[in-house]
Amino acid sequence: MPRIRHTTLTCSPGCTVEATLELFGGKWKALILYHLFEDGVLRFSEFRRRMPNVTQRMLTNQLRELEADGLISRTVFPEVPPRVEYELTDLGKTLKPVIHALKEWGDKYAHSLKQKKE
Amino acid sequence: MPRIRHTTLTCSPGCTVEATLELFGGKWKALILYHLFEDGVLRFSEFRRRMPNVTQRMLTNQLRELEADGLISRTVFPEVPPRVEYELTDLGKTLKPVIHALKEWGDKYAHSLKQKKE
DNA sequence: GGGCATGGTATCATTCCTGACACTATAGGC
DNA sequence: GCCTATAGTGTCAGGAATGATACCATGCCC
Repeated sequence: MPRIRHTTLTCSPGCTVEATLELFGGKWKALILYHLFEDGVLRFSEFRRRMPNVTQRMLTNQLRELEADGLISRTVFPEVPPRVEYELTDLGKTLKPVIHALKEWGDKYAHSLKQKKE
Repeated sequence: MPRIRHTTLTCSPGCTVEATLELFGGKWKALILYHLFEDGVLRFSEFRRRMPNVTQRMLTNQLRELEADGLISRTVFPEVPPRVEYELTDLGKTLKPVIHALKEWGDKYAHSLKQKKE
């Protein structure tokens, strides 16, 4: 995934494609967004249950980056044990058609992909 | 981008999202596809003109991977100087709504993204 | 016979991403 | 006093992704 920050959008006429992709090019970001679209609000531990293969550190990282990009909000409740809720911002919600398109395609065509070599 | 091959699709219920993303998670793949949707058929040198920031090696790599995934076709004409044409396969063409969604979103919202720190 | 154009390869270095693992604070319950 | 749960953080290391640079073959044109 694209882990590069295009600071200018002049690289190419279609560059906004890349700009968009950078937002959730992180390894698990699209999945995080997808689950938020499904469930609305999720706690850290709920993400962990839904994505058992992601390490705690990665999950934190990806959530923080999404938050920094203004796509999700993070609300800490001053309780013990701590509770933190994540939810889409208004900007984040606008990504719905994009994530939806990704999932639609995957559901339809993922099986028809050529087998990758191990 | 996600540069990881999920070989199984069991990582999560929404995993096809990630599976789709892996196809064009490469740094320039979405841009390549975008240009192919715009122009239909493109030669290697035409890609280079449209994406001047991409090194020759990267461009070759990304094209080869898209080809290996069955999304684009590569036709070599036995001429001198050589001519090679790239074009979307039928499978590649099904990605149109996805790329389109990415570009739509980018055009609308890229400007509203928080400024990245350098 | 030198230079040009095309579509690449090969090699090397570096940077970045990701994972593994250990560790933390707090309050409640036993 | 010890254990539990939650939501993390810190450090380290390995590997993958990317970039820079140089190089190649062929036929045409001058």
